[in-house]
This record gives sequence, C-alpha cells and structure tokens, in this order.
Amino acid sequence: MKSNKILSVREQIADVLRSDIISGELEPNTKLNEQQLAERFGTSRGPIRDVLIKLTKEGLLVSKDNVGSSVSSPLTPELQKLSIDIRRKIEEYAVKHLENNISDEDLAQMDAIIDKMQEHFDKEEFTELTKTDIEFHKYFVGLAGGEDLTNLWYPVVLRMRMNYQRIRNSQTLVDEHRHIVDALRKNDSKLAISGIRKNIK
Amino acid sequence: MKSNKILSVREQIADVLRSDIISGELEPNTKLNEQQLAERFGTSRGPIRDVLIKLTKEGLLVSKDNVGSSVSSPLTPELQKLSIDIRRKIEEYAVKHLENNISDEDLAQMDAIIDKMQEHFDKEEFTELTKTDIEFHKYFVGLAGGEDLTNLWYPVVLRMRMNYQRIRNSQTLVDEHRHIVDALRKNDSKLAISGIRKNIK
DNA sequence: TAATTGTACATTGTTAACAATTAATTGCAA
DNA sequence: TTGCAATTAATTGTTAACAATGTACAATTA
Repeated sequence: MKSNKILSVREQIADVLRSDIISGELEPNTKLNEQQLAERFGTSRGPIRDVLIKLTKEGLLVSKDNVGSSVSSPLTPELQKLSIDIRRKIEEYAVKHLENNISDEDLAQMDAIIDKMQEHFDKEEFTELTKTDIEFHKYFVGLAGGEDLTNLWYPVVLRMRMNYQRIRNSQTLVDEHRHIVDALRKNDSKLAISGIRKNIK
Repeated sequence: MKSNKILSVREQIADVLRSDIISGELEPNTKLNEQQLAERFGTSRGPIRDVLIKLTKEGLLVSKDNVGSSVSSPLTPELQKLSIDIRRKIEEYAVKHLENNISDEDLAQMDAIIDKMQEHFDKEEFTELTKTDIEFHKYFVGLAGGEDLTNLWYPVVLRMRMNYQRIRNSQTLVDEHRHIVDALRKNDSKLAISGIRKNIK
C-alpha cells in the first residue's frame, strides 16, 4: 500500500528549497530574502523563517543574526571525507540492524523506490534521481533506527550531497542499490555492508 | 583576553532550555507550551518557536505538527554506542587537524575553560560542569573544523549527554581534559587521541 | 455499556503591522 | 577624487491578533 503522506506547508517549502540547493540551482553564497520567498510560496514570512532555521540546522544554509541566510559553501575535501566515513558508519549500523529483521513489505517498498530511480535515470531527470537516491537511504535508515537515527544521518548526507553537483551519470548508481536490497533480502549483512561501502563515496 | 560574546535573545533562550534538558530538570516527554515559555522569558511566541525548531533539529526535542514539542527520550544503548563512535571520530579528526597548528592563545583559552570546570566541580555545580565540559570540546572542534564541523558534532554530543543524568562524579573528569590539552601543547596527536578515547564514553 | 458523534476548549499555525538593525546612499569637507 | 558622517532605504526581529487544528469531554445512539 502506497502511503501518500500528507506534508505540512512548511515541509513542502523545505523540500523545494532543499531540492534547489542540492541541484545547484541555488548556488553557494546566494542570499535568501524572506520577503521574496514568502511571495514565491504564497505565504507570509513566518513559515519561511521556520524553514530557514531548519535548513540552517541541516547545514544547507548559513545564518547571521540581523543579516539573513545564504546557501552554504561546499565542504572542504577533508570534511567531505570525514562525512563519508560518518555516513558509512551510520548506514552500516542500519544494515546490520536490519539483518533477519526486515519485512517483505519493506523490501517491496525499497524495490519501488529503486524503480523510481531507474525511471528518473532513463528520463535524465538527475535532480529527481538524486532526491530519490536520498529517499532510498533515508528509508532503510529510518527503518533501522527510527527518527533518532534519521536525525543523526540526515544533516550529514545533505551536506555531502552539495558537493555532488554533477551526479554520477551511470546506470551503475541504480544497480548498486539493487545489490543492496538483494543482500538485505538474503539477510546477508556482510554483503549489504560491502554494497553500502561501494555506493557511498 | 576574555571574549564576552554577545548573544541574541533567541540564543540565550536556547541555552537555558538546553541546560534544563541536559540537566534532567525537564524530563523526557515533558510537553513544552509555547505560551508558557513566552511568559517565562518575557517574549512573544515568535522567538520561542524559533528556539523550539532549533532544539528539535538538535535532537533534544521531538515535534509533531499541530501538536507541539516535547523533550526527547534517551537514546537506546545501541544508538548511544553509535553516537560515541561518531563523536570520537569527529574529535579525533579535530585533534589530528590541530597538530602543529594551534596557537598559544588557544591553548590558554582551553586551560581557562578547564579551570572553570575545576571550579564547578569543587562547588559541586554539576550541571554547570557538564556545560563547561561541552564548551571545552566545542572549542577545539570549532578550532579545527569551523562552523561546518561544529554543526556535524553538536547534535551528536547533545543527544548523548541526555543519557548522562548523573555526571561522572570524579576529579578524573577534569584531569582527563588537562591531559588532552597537554598532549595538544606537545603537538602529540597520538597522545591526544588516546586522551579523547578515554574521555568520551 | 461501548462506541461514536458533537461541542467547547486549549494549543499551534499564520498573518500583517511595527521595531530594531544592518546595508546603501547621499552630501560634505579635505 | 577620496574619506567620512549623516541620512535613507532595505531587511530582519518581534509582537499581537486571528485562523486552523487537535484534544477532552459530554451527549447520543446502538
């Protein structure tokens, strides 16, 4: 059963802005004007401010008191490397945790997400592909560790993703995800971990 | 020179609430009422909402749309363990990064922070001790990796700290920090890392 | 009685006006 | 022209009223 989750106005606005930033449409250091955003989304400044605070805490924006928010710069290569390590640690934890502890329904969900990835890849919708990629990982991270683990994980991956303006333009990306789900399906966490390692870089 | 940084109203409110949560004064699942908080801090609900969003992103609160925010529950032992790993990874990165790259002034700052810890310990002000402990680590993490690294690190340590209602009631805690600074002063990052490992658990 | 609907209340979400702060511009003097 | 000060404009911060939503409890029905 497809769960069409209802999203609050604020979460929808956040999604759009995250998308704009990760896709590179909003370049680093771009200043975000609250009034303009309010007009763009047809709300007042209140909800916009809420979203800006959220995205700042997620690392996508930098805020200065009485000055405003602007798009973060890419991480230094060193911090990027550290982020990859942390992300791997979290996702390897998740995969281990799911061994012998995952339902057919969840596996089907993940298959569906990968199908969506394939579709975006075929249509060369690379921003959507990136978002669906994140959606996939978010799914099994949440499955393994709930909201707590997701909260640890999310800022790390979002910030990393800013450095991938150019998505790896390859069918391999989709296939890697199939391998991970296959490993989970076989309850082979070692294989799944090796899949995660290959995928996260 | 002691830098008495000016804090915005919102950041001061956030500090107080973080303190209340980490000290256990606000117990897990306690519901926070925006109106009541506004009256307590003598502001309107606007700035309060900003703070609640921040603390939610830091993992100290859980928020539900149209319902409100409440204090998070402690991490499961498994997630606590993972958090310790991540925190160590980050701080070890920081210490390595500071080798041969730290000023006398910074070392003096850290000495001063540890003196403050000692003072709080002597006076049995354990909540303040915890905060100063965090301040110490935040200082050299920020030194090594700036705002970006601090943003990665902060939610991890805050969430961990919720599990330490009872602070380790020992002079050892203070001494461990002296050892870390000594190692940094000697530019011996291996020794510093071993100090970090001992201290973070 | 148990479940369900309806109503009143409390709380969060949103808005628009106003205050405070920062950034930009202008005018003046050297 | 350049440097600086004062003024103006633009932007963020705060507030209080109002709207929308969720919660608790009473009334109703099976």
